Amino acid sequence: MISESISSLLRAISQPARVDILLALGTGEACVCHLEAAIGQRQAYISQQLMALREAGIVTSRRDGRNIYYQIKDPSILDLIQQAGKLSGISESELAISGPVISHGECSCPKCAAETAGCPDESSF
Amino acid sequence: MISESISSLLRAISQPARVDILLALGTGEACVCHLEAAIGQRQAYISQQLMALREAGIVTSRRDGRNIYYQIKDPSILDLIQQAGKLSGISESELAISGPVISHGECSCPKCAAETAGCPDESSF
DNA sequence: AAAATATATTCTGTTTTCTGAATATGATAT
DNA sequence: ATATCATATTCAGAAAACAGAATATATTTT
Repeated sequence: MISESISSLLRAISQPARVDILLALGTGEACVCHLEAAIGQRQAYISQQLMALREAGIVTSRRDGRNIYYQIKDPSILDLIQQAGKLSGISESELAISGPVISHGECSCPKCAAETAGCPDESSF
Repeated sequence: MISESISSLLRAISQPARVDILLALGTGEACVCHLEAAIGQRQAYISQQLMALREAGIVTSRRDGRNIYYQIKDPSILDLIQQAGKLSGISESELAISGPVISHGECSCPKCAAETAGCPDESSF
């Protein structure tokens, strides 16, 4: 059924935490610890939501060392969210996609940054 | 909260019956009895879903005689659905928006058509 | 005013989803 | 091999959403 598959995709992102995660991922990729800091939720909770997004085929993950990096599979889902934002009266500026600007293999979240002490853009936190 | 309002909009349409209703409405307007025939669900059920859509601010209604005509408030929600369709691998042709072509005040659903016996486009059913 | 029609609302049991705690796994460092 | 770190999974109770039945309301017709 057509409407069934559409609604199940929508249901997969019809939850604040998952929208937050997708916006935080943006067009980049991020490890769970980054998301933990970015959206201010417990690790287990984020992991759960990531699992839901993974099962819905919305994100993919790759492992690098002990970190697992998540990424949005089809970025047009960000447009979908943006459009949903417009429809619910949110200005485009408010709805900035704050994709993590991570230069492959390193996470810029507070936790990771503390370990990689002295990295160039440390001040951006 | 931004993600809260986005997700609640999405949640409002994250249900097969509601997607069906919105696609059936399309850019036109339709009475409940039309929807009843169009998506093949009981009246009370459709009414319930319409209530949800109304509460979410997605559709508006106007009364004309004993019929109540529903209409999508902002048609760009159809684009949203279309995009969700694409994302879940549904071709555009499959996802035709079959908006009811109703020429103001009369309903072309089987029920209504039976009463307005002899109407021009009766054969289209 | 009574009957009929179109639609809305309320209630209730059932299923789904959320939330949080506890624990498990897999990788690296020591 | 042990410890530690990052992340995943499982489980259980609470909350929310659904689905269906029954019933109410508003409008028109008679």
